[in-house]
Amino acid sequence: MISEEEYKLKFFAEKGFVRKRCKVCSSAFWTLDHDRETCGDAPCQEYTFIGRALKPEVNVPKARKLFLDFFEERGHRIVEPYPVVARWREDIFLTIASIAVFQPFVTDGIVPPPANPLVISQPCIRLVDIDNVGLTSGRHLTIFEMGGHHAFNFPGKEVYWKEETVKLCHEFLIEVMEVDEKAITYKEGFWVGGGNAGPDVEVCVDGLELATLVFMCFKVKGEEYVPMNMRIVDTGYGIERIAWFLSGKPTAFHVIYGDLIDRMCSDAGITPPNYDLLVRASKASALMRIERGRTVDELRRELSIVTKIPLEVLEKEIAPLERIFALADHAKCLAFMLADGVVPSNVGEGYLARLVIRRALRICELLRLESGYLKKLVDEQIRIWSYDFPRLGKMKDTIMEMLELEEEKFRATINRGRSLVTRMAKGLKSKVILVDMLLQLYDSHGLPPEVVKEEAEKLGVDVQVPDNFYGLVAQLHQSAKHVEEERQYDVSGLPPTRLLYYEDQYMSSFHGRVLRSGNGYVILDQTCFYPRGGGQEADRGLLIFGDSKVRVLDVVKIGDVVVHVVDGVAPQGVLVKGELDVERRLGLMRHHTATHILLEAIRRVLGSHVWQAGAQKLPDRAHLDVTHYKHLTNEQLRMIEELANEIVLKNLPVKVSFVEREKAERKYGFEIYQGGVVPGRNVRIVEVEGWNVQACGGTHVASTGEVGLIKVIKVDRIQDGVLRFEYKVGKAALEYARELEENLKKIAHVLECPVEQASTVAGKLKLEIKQLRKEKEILKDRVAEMLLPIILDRRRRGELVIDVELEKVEHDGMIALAEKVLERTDDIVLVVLSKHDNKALLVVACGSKALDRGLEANKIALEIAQAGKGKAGGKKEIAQGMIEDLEGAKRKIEEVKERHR
RNA sequence: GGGCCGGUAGAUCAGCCUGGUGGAUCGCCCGCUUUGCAAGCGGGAGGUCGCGGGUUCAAGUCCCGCCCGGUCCA
Repeated sequence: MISEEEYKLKFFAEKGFVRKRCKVCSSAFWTLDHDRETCGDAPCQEYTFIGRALKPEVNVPKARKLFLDFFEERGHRIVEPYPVVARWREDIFLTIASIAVFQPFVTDGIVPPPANPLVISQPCIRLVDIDNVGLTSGRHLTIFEMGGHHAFNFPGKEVYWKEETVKLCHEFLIEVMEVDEKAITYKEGFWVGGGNAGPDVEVCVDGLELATLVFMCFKVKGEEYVPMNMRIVDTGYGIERIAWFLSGKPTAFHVIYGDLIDRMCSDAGITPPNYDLLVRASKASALMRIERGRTVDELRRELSIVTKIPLEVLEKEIAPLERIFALADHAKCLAFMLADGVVPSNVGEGYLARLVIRRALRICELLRLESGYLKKLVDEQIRIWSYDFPRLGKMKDTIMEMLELEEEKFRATINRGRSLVTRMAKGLKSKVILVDMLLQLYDSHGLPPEVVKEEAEKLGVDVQVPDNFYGLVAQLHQSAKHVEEERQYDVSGLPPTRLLYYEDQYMSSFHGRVLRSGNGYVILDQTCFYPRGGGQEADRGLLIFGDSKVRVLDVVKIGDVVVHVVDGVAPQGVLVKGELDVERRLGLMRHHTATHILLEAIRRVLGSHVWQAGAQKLPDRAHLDVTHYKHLTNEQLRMIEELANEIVLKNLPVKVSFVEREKAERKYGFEIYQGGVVPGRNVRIVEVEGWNVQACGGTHVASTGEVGLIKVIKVDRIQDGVLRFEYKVGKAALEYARELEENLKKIAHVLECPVEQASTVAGKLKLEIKQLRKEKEILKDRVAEMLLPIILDRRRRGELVIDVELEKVEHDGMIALAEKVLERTDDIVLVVLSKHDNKALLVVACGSKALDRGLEANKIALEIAQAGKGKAGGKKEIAQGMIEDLEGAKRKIEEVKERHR
C-alpha cells in the first residue's frame, strides 16, 4: 500500500544507513550496522540495555525534562499537558496519544495549533493493553507519558517533514541519550489512529521501541484514506521507556515507581527475586509474543524455555512481582482518571474506570492484601505525581471516597454472586454448571465466569467456560436492538438558512421565502423556529401564506439547513409569515437557562467531578443527568436548590457571543463542553455572568430573573454513577406547587384533619390498623375456642356432618376454626358458613377418617355452592367458596347432613 | 435508552413453575441446664409478602402498570 520510496530519506543515504529485512518478523528497517539481522524491536530480540545504566540517575521527571528541553532548544514551544479524559472530542473517551490533544479541530485545519512546531509530554491512557501490563517488564502500561513533537505543515507553509524529524530523533538519541548510533534501527511501518493515518518509522534501540515517528497525511473516513491538505509530523516518544533505557533498571516499574515496588512487596509479604534472576527473566520478557491473545500460562511456559529458568521458579518468584507491577500501574492510572473527573459507573468512561478498579481489586485479593489497600496505593500515587501534576492533589478527598464506595460495591456484588453460585450449585443434579447458567450469572448479576469457576470448584462442581463466552453475551442482546429511522429531507443545493433565533432570541414572528417545499415539509431562506438540538425541543407555530396556513409540527436542522415539518404544503417561491407558539418557546428558554444555572449549583455543592451526562428541556419541565458517585442527601439537595434560586433572584445577565474555539477553551476550560462538544471554528458561548459559561446552541432568556422559581421535583439514580435531576421552572413550577397542594388537601380531607397534621394522623392510623389486626387474631381464636366444645358435643351425639354459621368472618378465620376442630377429631366433616352483607363465605373441611368414609371437602363445597348460586373449590381435606343464595345453600347442607347421618 | 434478575420477620433467603391457613436459618426475648462464660434444650415475640390495578369463589403465587435495588448491553 505504501511505496518503499516513502522511507528513502536523504538523511539515511548521507549517514550511510542500509535497508534490511528482519529475519524474525521480515519487516523492513534501516541501520548503520551492516551485520544486523533483526529489526531491533520486541519480540524479535531481547532487551539488551538492562543493567547497562547509561545514566543511572534518570527517572521519569528527568527523562521528561531531557526530552522537552532538547526540542525546546531546537525551536519547539512547550505546551502544557491536557487531561487524560478527552473532553474536547466525542469519538474517544481517553487521551490515547499526544496528537489526540489536537484532533480533530487542529488536524482538520479548523483551529490553528497553539504553537508550531510544538512539544508536549502528555499523560495517556490505553486500556487495550491492560492484560499485558506486568508481563513485559514495563513495555506495556495502562498509563504513560507520550512525548510528542509536532509540526503542522499547511499548504505552502512548510515547517518540517520527514528529513528533519528523523534527524532530530537521531540527534536526541546520540547527543542526549548517548546511544551508540549503530544500535539504532528505523523500522518502516504504517500508522492509523484517532481518525488519521500515515507512514511511520519506529525507532528501536536494544530491543526497545523508544519512539514512533508518524508522517500523518490521510484522514480516515470509513474504509477510505483521504489525503489531507495539511501534513502533520506526529511523533510519540515513550518517556517511561527513555527513563527505563537510560537507568538500566531491571524493569520500567523500578524506574517509574522507585522504592514503592519494594514497599508493596513487603506489604504483600513477597520476597523480591534476586537481582540476577529478575534481570534474566526481564531481558527475555521482550521475546514474549503477547499479541495473539494467548494465555498467561502459555507465555510463562515459553519464558521458562527461553530463559531456562524452571517454571516453578518463575511462578513462585516472578509471577507475584508481575502482579505488584500491574497493581502499581493501575493505581497510577486511577489517580489520573479520577482526578480528571471520571466517576465510576456502568456507562461511558465511568465504566472504564470501574474496569480498572475491579481489576486492581482482584489483584489485591490474589496478593491477599488487606481491604482498603488500593485506596492507600492511589493515595500514594497522588503524593508521587502531584508534584508534576498538581490537579491530582485537588481531587484527593473525592477520589478516596469514590474508591471506598467502589470497593464496598465490588465486595457486595461478589458476595451476592458467591451465595448465588453456591445455591445454584447445590440444586444441580449433575456436577456441572451449564453455559446458560454462566450467561445468566454474568448478564443479570455481573459475575464474571472466572469468579463462578473459582467458587463452584470449591464445591466440586465443574465449570466449562466457552471460548466465545463474551460473544454469547453479545448474542443475548442482539435481538433487542432496533434502530429508529428518521425521515430524511433533501436539502442539496440549498444555501444555509439564516438563523433568526440567534439574532434575536425573543423574535416570535418573521417573514421568509419558501425555497423548497414538499408534502409535509417547508424550507425557508430564514427562520426563527428553533430546530431540535442540544436537548432543547423544537418550536411549534404557524406558517401563513395568503389565506391559508400550515402548522409547524417539528423542526430539524440538516447540515446548515432548517427544515420545518408541517401538516400541509406551501407553494414554492411564496412569501410566508412565520408565527411562533410564544408560550411554548418561552417555557423552553426558561428551562434551558435554568439547566445552566442548576448544573453550576450542583457542581459547586457536589464537586468538580460532576459533569453533565445528558439533558432534556421541554416547555413545562426539564431533566439534567450528571455524574456523581452516590445518592444526594436532603441537605445537599436543599443547598443546590437554594443556590440556583439565589442566582435567579440576583437577576444576572445571560450573555451570548461567538468566540474562537481555542480562545474559549483557554479562557474557560473544557468545562464549556458540558453539553457535548459543538462543531465549528467559532463556538457559541452562553454565559450566565459571574456564574457559568457553556458552549451551547440553545435559546436562552436575557437575564436569570426571567426563569422564575426553579423547583427540583425529583432526583433519581438512573444508572450507577449518574443522577437525574427533574425540575420545573416559572409557571410550570407554580402549576406543580398547586398540584401538590391539591393532593395534600385531598389527603387531609380524607383524614378529616388539618393539612399540617395529615402525616401524624396517617401514622396513627397505621399503628391502629396494626393493633386491630392483632386484636382480630385474638378474637378469631376466642370464637374458635368457644365453638369447639359445642361442635365436639354435637359429634358425640352422632352428627357426622356439622354445620356452623358465623357472621362477617373471612376465609382465614373459618379455616382456623376447622383446623382446631380437626386437631381434636379426624372423623368429622365441618361445614362453616359466614354471612356477609351481600354474600356468604363457605368452608368445608374433612378429617382423615371422614375421607376414609369416601367424603371429600371440595366435592361437598362445590355441591353446596352450586345450590347457593355460588362457586367453590379446594382440596379434598379443605375447600372454600362463596355463596349468593344462602337459603338454597342451607337446604343443600341439610340434604348433605341427612345423606351422611 | 433497551434487556435480564431481585424486593417475603431485625438479617440471609425458601415458598411462586402447578393459586387453596405464610416458612427455615441466624439474631432478639423468656425459661431450664451450668460456679460463670460459650454452648445445649424448651418456649415466645416479630410479616399491610415493595405499591396500585386486573383475573378468580380464592392471589405472596397468574396478568398489567408503577416504585426501589442489582446487573449487562448501547
